[in-house]
Amino acid sequence: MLRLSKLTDYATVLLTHMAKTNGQLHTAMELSEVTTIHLPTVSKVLKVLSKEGLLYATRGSKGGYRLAQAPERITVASVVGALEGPVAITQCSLQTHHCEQALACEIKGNWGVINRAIVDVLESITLADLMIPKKQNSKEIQISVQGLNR
Amino acid sequence: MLRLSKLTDYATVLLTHMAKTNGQLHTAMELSEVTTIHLPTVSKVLKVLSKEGLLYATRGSKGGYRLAQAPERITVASVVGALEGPVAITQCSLQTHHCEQALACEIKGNWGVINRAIVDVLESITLADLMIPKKQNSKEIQISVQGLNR
DNA sequence: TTATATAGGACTAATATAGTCCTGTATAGA
DNA sequence: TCTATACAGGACTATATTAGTCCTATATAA
Repeated sequence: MLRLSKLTDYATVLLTHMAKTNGQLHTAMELSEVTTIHLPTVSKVLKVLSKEGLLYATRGSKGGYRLAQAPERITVASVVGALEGPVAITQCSLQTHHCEQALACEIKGNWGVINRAIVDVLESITLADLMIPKKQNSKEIQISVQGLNR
Repeated sequence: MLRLSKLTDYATVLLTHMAKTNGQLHTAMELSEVTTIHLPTVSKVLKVLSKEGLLYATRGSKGGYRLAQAPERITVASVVGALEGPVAITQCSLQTHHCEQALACEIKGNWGVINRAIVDVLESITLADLMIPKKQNSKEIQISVQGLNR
C-alpha cells in the first residue's frame, strides 16, 4: 500500500513534541499523556529511536529521553530508517537482494532511481519542518531525479 | 517498510513487456512464459489492470490483453493506483480518513505535502521510461515540493 | 460445438505489523 | 543502603495485510 508503519507515524509525533522543547528530558509516561498514544507503544518506539541514535536516554529517577541532534538535523528519512530499515519500495531497490528474475527484468535499475527520488524527498524534510503547522508553511523543495532519460 | 506490493511490481514487468510490442495482443499464458511469473498470478494482475482501465481485454479464442494507452501516457503512479489504491504513506495523507488524534497532531498537513511529493515522483515516470534499461538512461526529473517553508 | 481466453470471486497460506508484558539494569534521593 | 523511578531488551500474542491458488461463469473464433 506504499504506507509507512504506524510506529513510524507515532515516532514523528513523539519527536515533533520533543523538538518543541529541545534539550529538555521527556519521560515515556509524559509523552504518552500528551500524545494519547498508549504507554507500552510509546516505550517501544522510544527504545528503538534511542538504540538507533536519534535520542539520548537517561535511566533512573529524573531520567528520560531527549533529542540527539537539533530538530533541523533530524530528517524524516532517518526516522523512517530507524523504525523500518532502509527504504526499498521494491525488493529490486535493495542492493543486497538478488532477484531470481534478473535476466527477464530490465526494470531493476529504474526502480533504484525511483527509490532514490523518494528517499530524497524524505531527506529534505526535517523535524523542524514538521513542527510548523501546515497553514503557516510554504517551503519549497527541489528534488532532482537523475538517471532516467525521456 | 514503505514497500510496493509484489503484485504492483509484477504489473510493471508485465506492462513493460507489453509496451515493447505496443498494440499487439498478449495472452496471460504468453506473458507468464516470458516473465516466469506463475500463470494464476499473472491472470490476477491482468484482470485488475483491465478492470482499472489500463488494459483492454478481448475474450475468447485469439483474445488477450493490450495496452489501453501509449506507453508514454501510462505512469507508474497509475499502475500503483490500480493495484493498491491511492498512495497514502500515512493514514493522515488520505483525506477521507478522520484521525482520532487530530487535536494533538499538527503534522497531518505536512504528511499530505510529503505524500504529494512522492506521488509527483511516481507520476513523472512512465512505461516508456521503464522500457529503457538503466544504463542507457539519463532522464532528469524536477520535482517541486511545495507547501513547506524552511 | 469445441477449444481458447478473460471475469469475478472465494479461499487458504504466508508474512508483516501492532500491541502488550515480563525481567533486568541504572540512577537519584531519602 | 534501600526504594521509587525510568529505560533496555526481548518474548509473545493478536491482528491485518498480502500472496497465491482455484473454481465457475461468460465471451469469441473457427
